[in-house]
Amino acid sequence: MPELPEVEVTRQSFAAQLLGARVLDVRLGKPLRWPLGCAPESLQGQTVGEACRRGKYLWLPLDRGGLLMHLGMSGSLRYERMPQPPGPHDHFDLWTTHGLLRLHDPRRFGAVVWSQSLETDPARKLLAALGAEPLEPGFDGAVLHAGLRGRRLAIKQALLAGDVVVGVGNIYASEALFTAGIDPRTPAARLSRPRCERLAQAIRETLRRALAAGGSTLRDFRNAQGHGGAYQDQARVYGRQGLPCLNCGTPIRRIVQGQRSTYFCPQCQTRG
DNA sequence: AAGTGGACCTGCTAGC
DNA sequence: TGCTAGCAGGTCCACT
Repeated sequence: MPELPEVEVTRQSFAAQLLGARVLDVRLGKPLRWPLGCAPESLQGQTVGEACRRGKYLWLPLDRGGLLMHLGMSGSLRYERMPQPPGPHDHFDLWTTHGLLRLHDPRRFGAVVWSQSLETDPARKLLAALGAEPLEPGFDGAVLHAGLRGRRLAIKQALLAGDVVVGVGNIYASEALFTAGIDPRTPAARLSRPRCERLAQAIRETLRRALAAGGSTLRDFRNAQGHGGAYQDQARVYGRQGLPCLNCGTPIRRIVQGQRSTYFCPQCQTRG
């Protein structure tokens, strides 16, 4: 579910409220992707710092270490001052003096992992291979071009791999490639420098727009305040198989790459 | 070393 | 109505 815009929207919707709160208790539900890695009681009494984001990960600093969180495919975080009892898919509760932060994650591909710091394992290892932050100033066509050098896999899959640029998931990869006019099957290293410029620009624009729309709510995404996003209504190719391209009217195609759906316009998107 | 397929898990929908 | 197959926003790991 959550790509960079959804994770960032989530962060923004609870970070300020939780800042300075003291941890009262932790409740664990069913196992997530990885074990918490510390005794839940050891978090009691610690003060919560300001949540930050790296790729699709959130980092919640505490006095001693912090919590690295990932929403997986179906996860969402909720911040509640007057909490409901946990449901069957609520697998992590952080009770604090400012309210409850709760991870709801039916498929349990998400994770909450304690780490001493971002520079020590397990956080260090999980973040080690991550690529550039697309909304930071350092990201441009040159970075993309250099990162794609020697990569023979399709550009769509290279974007999803996350080691060149982070935060672009299955929805926004298709959307950005459409905006840039690039065929998703193009071998990554074959993208010219100018096309990399266009793609970098398209990625930034797509993510910024999605962020401004509050993310995409396909099934069940909610931010920490319980509000859904609206970007799904602005999608130009994702999920539009068989419908006319909004540019040229050609039916949008759906193909499978690396066991994931890709949507594109066979007319507007070319291999260069 | 880059690329591939399988694994993790649950819920929903379309089609018979 | 009920079953089944297929699909879903991610990414790690073992293997070639």
